[in-house]
Formats: sequence, structure tokens, C-alpha cells
Amino acid sequence: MKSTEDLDALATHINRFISLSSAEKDLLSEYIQFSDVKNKEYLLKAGQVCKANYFVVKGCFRMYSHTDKGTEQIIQFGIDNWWIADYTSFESQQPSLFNIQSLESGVVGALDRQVQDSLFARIPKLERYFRYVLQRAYAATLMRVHFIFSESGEERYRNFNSSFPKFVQRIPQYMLASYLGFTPEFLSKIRAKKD
Amino acid sequence: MKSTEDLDALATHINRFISLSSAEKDLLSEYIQFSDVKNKEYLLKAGQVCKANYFVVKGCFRMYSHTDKGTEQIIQFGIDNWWIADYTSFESQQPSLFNIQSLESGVVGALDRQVQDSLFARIPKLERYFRYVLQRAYAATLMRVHFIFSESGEERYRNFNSSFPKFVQRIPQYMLASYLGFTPEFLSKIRAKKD
DNA sequence: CGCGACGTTGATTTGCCTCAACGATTGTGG
DNA sequence: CCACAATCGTTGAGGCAAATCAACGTCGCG
Repeated sequence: MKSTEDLDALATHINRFISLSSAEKDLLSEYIQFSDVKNKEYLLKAGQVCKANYFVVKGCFRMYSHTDKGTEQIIQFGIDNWWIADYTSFESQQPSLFNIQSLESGVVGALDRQVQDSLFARIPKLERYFRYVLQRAYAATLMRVHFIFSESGEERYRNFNSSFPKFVQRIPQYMLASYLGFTPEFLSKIRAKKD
Repeated sequence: MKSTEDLDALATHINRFISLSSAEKDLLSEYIQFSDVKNKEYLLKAGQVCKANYFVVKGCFRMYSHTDKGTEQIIQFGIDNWWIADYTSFESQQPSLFNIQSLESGVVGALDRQVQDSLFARIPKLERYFRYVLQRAYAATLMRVHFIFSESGEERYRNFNSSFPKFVQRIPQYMLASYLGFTPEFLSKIRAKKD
């Protein structure tokens, strides 16, 4: 049965931080809905409420917003073993400013806001797991701010490229340019220099 | 006794997210060390391990790094009712890349990494409190990335200024410029236009 | 008082954007 | 299986936002 594999992937990730018994793993499965996601499908659209926190079992997602001038700005990517959500909207259940879109066919596990609290009531140590997950995401985003301000566009591209060479091949260049904070034309010119 | 007030400030903040009994509050006080902090004092210096997570009872702090060119880059401010730490170093107990420095005389409560786990063992619902705190910090930092990329330097300054007018008066201009990602000269020129 | 930290102002330079035109590739319907 | 349109990447010319560099004014403080 397929969803067993998906649950295993999540349980494996959780076990990197806390230890989950197999009884707890069974319990967990009652609260997480796994589903296939097609390429270009949306988990969240701007204006909607972010109803769930999504664990990416397999696939690649982008969270993006629209600037005043109407262009798309990628705020965050989410790939295998990442959680992705607009936590502002998720927590307050107010409309989101962001879109979350699939860039490949994949699989996600959805933890619905509605049932999150009762899941935590049943398995309290998951609070610790999510604390770790959020702590790491927060720290990583602060590091990103550091690099945005301390490096030139070209340096950011080269460093990102050598840090995540396989990921770079998964996404179109114009999305990488958006994530790194410059235009696709500029990225093209960097690559033309030397690669 | 002074430290009672400090503990009250922390307990009040915690009670905005979860409810803490007075017995738990007493217990908490055994794990948090409050202390006065002088202007320009460091809670963390680059190269050191971040030994504690700090709750700012009163005061203003900056977390900053050094760019390759040796200039200081402010990554984050922390004021009253914020937690501040380099969570990467705090969690791994490896040397930090960041400095955390006081910008006013103030008071912080330190939750030492050494005792954090036993505190959570005694008061498990604090895991939830910190999950909320980190979730909000993470969401706020992603919003910051959105603004960095979607607005010009001048727009960022004007929006920040009208969102946090009192905070702007607390810090020197060159630090605000660093936080917003441009030079002090540029900030000076914006202000000269119209204010 | 004199020094150092902070802010201002102007001249010049530059990193990156904008706009426009043009390949290359992919997918889709006839 | 081809025609055609999208979509994506490339290239070049010109322009602008913000950096750099340097000089100077001002204030607070030892």
C-alpha cells in the first residue's frame, strides 16, 4: 500500500529529532492526509486561508508573492523532507498573501490546522519536533538575509550553485533568479561569463 | 525584589500564548537567570558558542555579522518581549558567526542551553510556547525577505519608519541603514528629500 | 579643549534593471 | 507528423538606484 511509504518518510524525518514509537506512528497516520500532487497544482493561493501545514514527501514547491508591479517573487522553496506553509495565515486563519505551487508531480502529507491541536494533545512530543523544524527554518532564513546583504548577485548565484548543484537543475533559471533576488537576464549574463 | 518584576514580564508574555499556573511560574524562575545588561555589552561574540536563549525584559539588542569586506551587517534587532539567540549555534553548541550586543542598558532573562531540556521536561507546555515564538519569528523573517526584494531602499525606509516610529528613534541611523540593507549615506540622502 | 563617533553633502562610479529583439525547445492541435 | 504558439533562455543598448570615496559639520564626552 502506497501511503505506508509516505508515512515512513515522515516518520523517518521525525525520528531524526525525537523518537516515535510505532504506536505513535499509527496514531499520527490518523491526522496526516497524504495525497499526490500534480505539476503546477496549488496548495495555497493568495487570498485564501492556509488550511494546512504540508510535509513534502517527494516533489518541489515554491512559495511566492506578487510585488506591487505584478511580478512574481519567490520567497521560499520546499523540497523532500521540508514542511511548507504560510504560518501567518495558518495560525491566524486569515487570508494569505502567498501562493504555494507544485513544480513537479509529487506527494505531500497535510496536517490540517483543524486537527493540529488534537494531534499535539495525543502526541505531545511532536511539539518538540515542530519546535526544532521551525527553529532550523528560522535560523536558515536569517542566514539567507545575511547573504542577501553581504554578497553580490553573482556571488549569491555561484555559492548557491556550488552548495545545491542538484537542486539548481530541478528548477527553471528564472525561478532561481527570482529566489536569489535578481532578473533572469542578469542570471543569463553571469552564466555567459564562465560556468 | 526586582527580579520578581522581570519574571512577571516573562510570565505575562508566556500567558499570551499558553496559560501558566503560578506554581509553574515559580518553577520557571529556577531555570531563567535574570541579569542587568549594560550598554554595548555582548551576549555573544562571533567565534563563541551561543550558550543561552535570551528573553529581553527591557532594552534593545542587535545581532550582527561581518561581511567579507569587514563591514558590520545587522541581521536582527531584539527589543522588549523578544527572544534572541543564534539558534544554529545554540542548538549545535558550535561556534557562532554572529554577535549579539546591547544598545541600551537593559535586563535579559537567560535560558541556558544546558538546562533547557530539563525545563521542558518539568513544564512540557513551554515547548508549545517556544513553537509559537519561533513560528512567528520565522514568518516575520520571510515577510522581511519579501520586502527586501519587492521594495526599493527608499520604500523600505519609509515603511519601516511609519510602522515603527518609536523604535527608529531608539537606534542610530547607521544601524537602521545596515538593517535595511543600504549605506548610512544613502539613508541621509533619503531623509534630506523630505521627512 | 580636543578627540572620536555620527551625520551630511557632493562627485563619480557601478551593479543590476529595463526594454527589445532574437534563438531554442517544448507541447499541442489539426 | 508538421505548423504554430508558448515558454524559456540569451544578447545588447541604454538607464537608474545605490555604492563608493572624500570632505566637512556637529555633537557629546573623557
